[in-house]
Amino acid sequence: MSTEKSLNFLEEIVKEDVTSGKHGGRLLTRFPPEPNGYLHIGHSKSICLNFGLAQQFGGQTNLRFDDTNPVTEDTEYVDSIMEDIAWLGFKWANVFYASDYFDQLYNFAVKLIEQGLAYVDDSSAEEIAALKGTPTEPGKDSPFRSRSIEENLSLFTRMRNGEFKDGEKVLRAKIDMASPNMHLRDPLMYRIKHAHHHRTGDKWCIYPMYDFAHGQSDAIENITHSICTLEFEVHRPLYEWFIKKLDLYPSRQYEFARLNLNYTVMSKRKLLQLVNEKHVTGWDDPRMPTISGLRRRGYTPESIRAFAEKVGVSRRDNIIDVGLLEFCIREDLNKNSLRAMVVMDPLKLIITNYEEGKTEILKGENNPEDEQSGTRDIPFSRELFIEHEDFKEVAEKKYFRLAPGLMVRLKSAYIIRCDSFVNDESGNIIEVHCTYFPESRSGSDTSGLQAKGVIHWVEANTAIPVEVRLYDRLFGVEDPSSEEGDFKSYLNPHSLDMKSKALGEPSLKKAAVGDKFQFLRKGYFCVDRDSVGGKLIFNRTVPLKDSWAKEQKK
RNA sequence: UGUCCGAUGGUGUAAUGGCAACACUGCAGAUUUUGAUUCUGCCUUUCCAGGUUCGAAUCCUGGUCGGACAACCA
Repeated sequence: MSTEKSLNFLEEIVKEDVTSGKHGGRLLTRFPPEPNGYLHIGHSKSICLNFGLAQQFGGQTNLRFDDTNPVTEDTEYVDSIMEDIAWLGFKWANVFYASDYFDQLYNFAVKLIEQGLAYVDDSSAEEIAALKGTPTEPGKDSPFRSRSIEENLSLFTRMRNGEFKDGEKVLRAKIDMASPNMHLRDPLMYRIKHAHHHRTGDKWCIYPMYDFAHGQSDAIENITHSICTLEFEVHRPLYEWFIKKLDLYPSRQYEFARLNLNYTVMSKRKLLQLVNEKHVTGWDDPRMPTISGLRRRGYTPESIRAFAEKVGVSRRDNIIDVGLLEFCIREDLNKNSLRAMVVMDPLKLIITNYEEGKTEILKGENNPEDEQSGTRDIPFSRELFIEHEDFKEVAEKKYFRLAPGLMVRLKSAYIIRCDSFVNDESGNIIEVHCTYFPESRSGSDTSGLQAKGVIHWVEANTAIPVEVRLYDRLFGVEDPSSEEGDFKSYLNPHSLDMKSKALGEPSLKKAAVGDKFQFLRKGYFCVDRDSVGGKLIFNRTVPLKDSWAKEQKK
């Protein structure tokens, strides 16, 4: 209806708050990852949302590491997270850590104890769970719930001083064991962990729980809009309870539906398993849905941002078709990548009427979508290699590639006609013989001939050997997590297909790690960092759409 | 037999009481020295039942279905 782009529900809330001057017109969001794994495509939605919203409405965004659990967290993850966010193109106003607030958080806890709103519980984890009730049954009070303020204060101090072992005591908020909201049934605030923290070292042996750290961290930073995923919705009453009892800045939490992609998994726990059990080569394996994996695969920040924009924001569960992600990267790379020719499965082709020993230099368009991109030199001679699948002994209907008697155009070169082919002892085709038409040279074609098909090729003497890694979806089913049994049993055994005998045109020699190309008729590829010792290795980012392959499947 | 949240084409997302639309996918065609790109057309949609209203995808009631919540994880 309207020509204006409609706003998603978060944009509407923020716009309303900013224009009404709710926080003095101020807007501050935050992105709060836990440094216990690498960021994935789902996080990129959250990143684009938090940073994008701030950008759009004149605010800022803090990066805050939610590092309240020293046993799972590591600086390796901190570094990768910062790298990924910067790579995506976003700038944070500040980098903070929840651990920056450990002293304040401790004082908040003391304050609640003094108000009679928190107590030290000697129960074991099992005992606490047993008294917690279930979502449909109320819980029961802990026998330690009515300790005096003085005793709680003393015990909590002793917890901090390291007088107790892990698990011996916890600090709990005193709220309501019968609350229909499980999170309000005297939630844990602090637990004892004699563990080394990646930032605070051995200063602490008690660490705040997420619920006791997150909301207050937002409040300490004066975050105006605390945006997170739907599973934290039931935490919001607790978040607000702490803010109210501690009289802190009233940050408000808003929840949106997390991104799900089909044919992959998105939980850090599962991704970590794939890494640890070597189903992939690492967090940045090009098949991983991690940001570092997508980067190595050849995805651009622009394409991921476009994807985040296209999937939209709402509060209902969703599973996005990975085809949309592929559309976004094709759209970007079609406009922006240089073209080159690479033959994956080489088949020798001899042009019998072409002078032996002669080489001529032809011109190839670098990018037909970009007039400024110019041309490159491509050598041509009597001996070439073409794609094995571009030749057939017997042409079927609608087939317009090479077959005896058929003509095709060699891209950027001449039209040729296939005259014969050579088999080896076992019947494999090892050579194709053709005649070329000298007047059909690309750009100055006066032959009047018409070839329906166009195929790519490389010149035999100048082609460079390259390795090409063809990737397919990591899993064979749309939603591995919802299938019976172990999700790993649904891994796609063909998710990586190595073409180690591929040949590339000589212009590729100067390609550097990360450079992106469209290999004509094949797909988009980028140079992998494994390229060493002069041999180039290319990752296939995504294949070109292939309506011929589709036709053949029918 | 709890609380909270949600339900619009195959997948997502709009429409904010007034003609259900956009993108992706799929199908058909045109163009093409990439069976790519581009362009054109087409298929397909408001969970159900009541109610309010001149008028309901939208508001109300009741159902149905789906999701979240019972870690000393975040």
